[in-house]
Amino acid sequence: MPASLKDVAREAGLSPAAVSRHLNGSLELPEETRERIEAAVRRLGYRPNPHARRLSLGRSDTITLIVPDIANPFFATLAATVERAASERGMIMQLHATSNLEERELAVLELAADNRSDGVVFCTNRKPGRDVADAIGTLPRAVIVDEAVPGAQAPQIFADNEQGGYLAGRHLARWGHSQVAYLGGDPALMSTRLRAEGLERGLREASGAVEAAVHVFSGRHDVASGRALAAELLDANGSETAIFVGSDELAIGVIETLRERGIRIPQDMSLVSFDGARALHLYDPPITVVRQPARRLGERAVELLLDGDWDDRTLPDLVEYLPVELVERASVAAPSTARKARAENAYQPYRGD
Amino acid sequence: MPASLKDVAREAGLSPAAVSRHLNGSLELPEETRERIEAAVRRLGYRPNPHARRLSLGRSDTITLIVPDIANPFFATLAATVERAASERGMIMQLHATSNLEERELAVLELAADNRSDGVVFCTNRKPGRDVADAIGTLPRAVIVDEAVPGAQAPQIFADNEQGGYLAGRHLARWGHSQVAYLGGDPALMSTRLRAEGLERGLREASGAVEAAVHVFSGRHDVASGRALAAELLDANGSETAIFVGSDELAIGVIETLRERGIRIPQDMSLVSFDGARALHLYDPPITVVRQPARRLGERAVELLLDGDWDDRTLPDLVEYLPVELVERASVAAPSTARKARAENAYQPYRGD
DNA sequence: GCGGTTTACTAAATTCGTTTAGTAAAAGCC
DNA sequence: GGCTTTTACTAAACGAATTTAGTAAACCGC
Repeated sequence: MPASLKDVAREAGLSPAAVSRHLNGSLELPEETRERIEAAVRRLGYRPNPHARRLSLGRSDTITLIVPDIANPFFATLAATVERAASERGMIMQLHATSNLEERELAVLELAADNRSDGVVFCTNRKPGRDVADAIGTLPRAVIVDEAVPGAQAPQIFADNEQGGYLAGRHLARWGHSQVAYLGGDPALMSTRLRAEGLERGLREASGAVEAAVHVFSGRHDVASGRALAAELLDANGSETAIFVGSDELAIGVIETLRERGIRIPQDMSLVSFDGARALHLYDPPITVVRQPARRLGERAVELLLDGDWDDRTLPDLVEYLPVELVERASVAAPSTARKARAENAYQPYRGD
Repeated sequence: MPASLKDVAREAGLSPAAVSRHLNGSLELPEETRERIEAAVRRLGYRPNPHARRLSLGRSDTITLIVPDIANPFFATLAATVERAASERGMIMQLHATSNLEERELAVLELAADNRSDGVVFCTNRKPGRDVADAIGTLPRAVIVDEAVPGAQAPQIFADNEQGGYLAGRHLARWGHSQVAYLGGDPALMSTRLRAEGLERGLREASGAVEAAVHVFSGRHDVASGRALAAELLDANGSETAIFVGSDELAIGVIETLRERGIRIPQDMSLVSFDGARALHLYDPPITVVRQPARRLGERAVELLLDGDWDDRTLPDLVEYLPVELVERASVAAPSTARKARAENAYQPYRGD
């Protein structure tokens, strides 16, 4: 139904080639002819068929974003910036959720390859296997964001996880904490390892202690896992006086569980989150957080994808760490009474919401 | 580089037509031939080129979601459900943000048309003009979600805004409020009108009063607007004792501003939000909310798009209201001391975060 | 007025899968 | 054995734009 190039050509009394080349700027035409083409385009309301273009050109003017969960505010923020960067360049964003399933990750990477996507931004919260790394490496242009994919031939852009852990650790140590739990994703994940290491370094440096105790609890990055890990931590009855959580999603589950058990933040347990995509400043108490540069991660990924020098053989080895920032709020306090209070409150469930 | 149908056909010693038809199930072939095809497909790792399919078939196996802002948790949740519903049916989701700009809305609708999108889900927070309504009406399959587009020939799916307003109004009236402000989007918007009406009805019915005072303040659905509207309301020095906000985004700005001015929730001002995509139960205080069925809206939209009877001429007139739910928390209290407290606190800015 | 260059285009191939209309050969039937 | 039917396919058109290799005509220089 819509007008095709051929229709425009007929209307203008020219060949389709001339019209195409003029429209793409690969042919200089005299004023009069140009006007004939433009008039025909206007008269017929011609718009090029993108499927025909894509078939012919072998590219799709599309960027593909792959994330575990779209509703997660961190990834939603990432999606918003990727979409904006893409649309500014006249490209479309396709968005896929993997639910952190390897099977879905592979399927979606394959789709991106089939679709000749002009750029793939890949995020996962799992430790992906060889298959995924290979699938990413095979893509002509892919950038890994947020979590490492070991062995993948693609540039990687992360928040500075070690520094984030360090900032949290230093902050906690200054308040007198030395026994801190890290609740995060899979222990094999780069983010888990780096944050725990940074946490330990911060704790050590700020306290002057030789060793700092960091107990790592591992799950997934969602609310349910936050609840489960908090329960696990609490039931273990350890000596932790502070929790460092790997994402706002986890933090929600942790806060819920602490409340249910009548454990007050920060009096009985201090809490620092790593993420900051949510409005943690309005929480009760306002939650101290190591803020990830979600927007910058997205922008940088698209920048690299579309403006990077992909002929440069060293590009796939690129690793960038974007700076994080500690936002101090009210969820950290001195640990003095923590254990005692916790013991006292143990069987007095919180009566609030 | 990747194998094409032709390659497979050559490898199997057949014509491309035979292979295509076998792969699509439109040709019965003897066992032996079938196996030859399948072996060739496996050997070459053949995957059909989606651009060629789309050009040939004139459809894209794509559903297009258009929202004002992807990072807004309500739309992010919607996007997550649309993506899931789409991918379950083997389709891809394209996601576009309009920033509530008519120009972007039109551009993106045009893109969806050009791309022969198999279904468009359109959301806006503006009152769109004729152009947008026409652009939507021209699409073969489009569903409008969340906010009405007057005059558009397309089925529309909403949260039950009037009922939501009613629930909020009744709740507030039962706590003794009669002067309530509604802070929301454009007053010409269906949602604004219906919620304000419902609010008034709830206030009236529950209080037995003949008239209830609902003062409407209008802006956009974002944090900045929440701050501005709250300031406007407060500076007007009216007699409102409660605020009903049209979205969690607005609520954030409102809470921030109330805090800055030392106005306590709920002692000095009660607050009810309409949305519930955010973790309002962890806020200080936990915020009472009329919860929108974000997931159901998305699922229903895709359902209609892909399983609806689009030959039915009455489909574009379909309007559905999905049920909302009042979640009572701690941000509503009796208004008794509100005005007095507010006057007292007027020049004692909040000293927290 | 002839060779060379420039201008203004165009024919036809290419991208790849789908589909319609059909054909050659085998099988079935009397 | 000849006619019809079935089986097992295939040729060619189609979707719509891009692009390479080219041509016809005009113009230039001498």
